[in-house]
Amino acid sequence: MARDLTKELSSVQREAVIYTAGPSLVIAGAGSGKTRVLTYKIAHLIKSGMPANRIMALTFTNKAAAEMKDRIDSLLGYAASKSLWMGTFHSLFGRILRMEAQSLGFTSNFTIYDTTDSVNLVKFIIKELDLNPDFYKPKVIYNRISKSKNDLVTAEAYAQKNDSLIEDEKENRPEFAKIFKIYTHRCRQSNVMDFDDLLLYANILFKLNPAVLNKYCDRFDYVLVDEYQDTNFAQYLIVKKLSEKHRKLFVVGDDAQSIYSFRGAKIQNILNFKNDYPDYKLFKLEQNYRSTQNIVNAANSLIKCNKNQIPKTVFSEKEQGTKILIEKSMTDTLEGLTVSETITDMCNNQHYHYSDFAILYRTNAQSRVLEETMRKFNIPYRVYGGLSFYQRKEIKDVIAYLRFAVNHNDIEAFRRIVNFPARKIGATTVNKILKFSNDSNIPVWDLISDPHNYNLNINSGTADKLISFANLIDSFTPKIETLNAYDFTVEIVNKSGLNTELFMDKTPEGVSRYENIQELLSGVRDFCENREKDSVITGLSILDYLENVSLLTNQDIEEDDNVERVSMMTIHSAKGLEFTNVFIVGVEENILPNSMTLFSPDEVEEERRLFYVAITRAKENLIITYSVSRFRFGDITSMTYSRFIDELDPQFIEWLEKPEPQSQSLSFDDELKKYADVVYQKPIRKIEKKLIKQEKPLKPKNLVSVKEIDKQLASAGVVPIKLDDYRQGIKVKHKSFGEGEIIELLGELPDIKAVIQFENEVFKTILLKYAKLEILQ
DNA sequence: TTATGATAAGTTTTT
DNA sequence: CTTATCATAA
Repeated sequence: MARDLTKELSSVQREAVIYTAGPSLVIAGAGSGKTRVLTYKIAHLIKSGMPANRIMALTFTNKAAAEMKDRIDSLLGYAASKSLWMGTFHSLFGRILRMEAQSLGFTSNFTIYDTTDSVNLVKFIIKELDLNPDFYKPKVIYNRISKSKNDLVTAEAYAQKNDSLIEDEKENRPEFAKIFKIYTHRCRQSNVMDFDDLLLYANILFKLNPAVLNKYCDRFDYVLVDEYQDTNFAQYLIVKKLSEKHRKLFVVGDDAQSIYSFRGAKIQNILNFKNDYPDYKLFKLEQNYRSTQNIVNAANSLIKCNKNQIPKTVFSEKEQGTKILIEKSMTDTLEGLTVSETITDMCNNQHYHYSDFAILYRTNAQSRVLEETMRKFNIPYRVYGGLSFYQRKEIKDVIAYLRFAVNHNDIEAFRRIVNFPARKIGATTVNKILKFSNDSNIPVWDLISDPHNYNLNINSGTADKLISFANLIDSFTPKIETLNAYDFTVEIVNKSGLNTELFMDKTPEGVSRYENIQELLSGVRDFCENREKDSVITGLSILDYLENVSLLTNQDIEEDDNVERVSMMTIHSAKGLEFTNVFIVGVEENILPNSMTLFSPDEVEEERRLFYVAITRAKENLIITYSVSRFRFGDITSMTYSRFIDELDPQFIEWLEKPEPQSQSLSFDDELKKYADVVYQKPIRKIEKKLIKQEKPLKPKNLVSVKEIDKQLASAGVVPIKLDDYRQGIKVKHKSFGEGEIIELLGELPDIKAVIQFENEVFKTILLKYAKLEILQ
């Protein structure tokens, strides 16, 4: 390959690529060729003789890693790209942790909890401790645990931190430290790590085990980090330690695009790079090769309003371009219609294709209205993110079977599948088992595979059901070694009854679930084929697959048809991407900036950066829309356009409809009257629904509840009715069926049924232990 | 034990 | 509007 790679770069880019003497920081403005620099840097290293497998390149998404691999592939060929250690922090250190699991008290087949699993576990612990759900909200508690771990504060360390404990006391959650501790303990018992553990334990490993750290320092000659502004403390420290010895560190980032502080990202990591590496070399990529001057200048005028930033001047040498359009709508639906109309128009009358457009929004919930309007206009679209494929119930169920077969201690997987498909092992039984296991420290697996051996207080029929469930799972386990991931998954889907369960369900949802399973299977097959092609043997096929699938993100699924589509996604998922024409919709106060951030100036700054990221995705045309009313929480809410719009320098923007100054605008009601036909459609439908509801026969509410009767009887000194108080011939009163007479009693205690003749010759057979009857004598 | 329907509660961004 | 939780009937 005689091609001189450095000739394909600008001079600053080239300098950054060829400088390999020590740590370097590249501040890369939006659209300045950041990915290009990274890939050429890696290519340059390999070409100068560094073995590819001694280079570690860390990214934040699998997609970014795959894309870079592709580019290196085309520069240097497949052999080089495939042996690179390139991937997300989570996947690369997950791989290392699997190899070093023993020294941390885990086994190498540990499984990974996703956020749902983690929150469920927290929820369970809160219930167990019987804490007030008003102060202990599972999501909030989980977020706190997660944040803590990202700051490398373990449960033990937390319990020593007085300021945190005092804060918890003030916030009415004094038991937080305890929950944190139990959570950590349970994960350990389950041989499970959550997302944050992958980073936390990597740090613990390096701290406790200098020899291991040394091994990996020697193992990698060069460490590169993409999106450095998004690293959290745990990631920052991993990078620091790993590069301590050789000091060959290359980080790329843009402080103006730091949008993940909610996940623990510390913008300081990039701002303080000069303190950690005083001998560092700084490269500033300031030329934007993506967008027109208008777009770049408007973005600059916005970001100037932030206090915290590294000064830089991003500029564009492309044409001036069209001004940024600001478009107002009366309702969210009209906003969607305008966007659809504009797209159709630009496709018909200009040279654009559907794939030249992206619609960006702040929250996933905004996509629904837009989808509806796209469909009305027959515009093909693709929604990225949202409820990802791998978050769907049926998919999570299959994965849970895989997990439980691989790791018999994975309790959240167990809870998910033990009674799906239904095996008549209900919540009561499961809770008994979990409680017994937690109290006695005997693994759940031991209990379910030999329940007779323990005093579980369950009947023998249930015990047998547990045994057959355990046997089912156990029949899969030996096949981990002999079958590849695809055959293994097929086996599980068939033998577990999942396939039949979903196949029998002919409702539209059922059919789609069945299809999803088939899609998952074909995904597994692809994975196996690629794996064989690469002949990468890192472990057993199914273990590799599980690890891979646990760390997948919603952007990692490729749609393989070649239909040109409009892309729809949140601004967060749009980071790193570019589109010819971009719509940013719902640019309103309380959405962008989001209402959750308004009390913290730092968070508002982050929202501003988010808007900056959105703007800089556009190459040619940028259209910002907002609506003065929006359907939220099932009601119409009045909205005002975002403060950020006023921060854009007016010379780069054009209002499609000049706004009245916000304070003096028409009253909301007046505005609505003009658009009454459109806006009032929904409420009218709502009122109709209510009317229909009321026509339904009302439940006989005047009947006193059974509990109330019991109470009254008890206070009158009457002994509560027992099952054997029922006799043939006595008169009873049923809540819905009215008065009747017991004709016959069937069955044995406690499952006694009574045949009762009600008024109008109606006969019913009723299970007495459930149907609470009033005895009339 | 399980399925169903009614009611209450909650919506930021994601590895 | 959606989703989770609760109560009730079978």
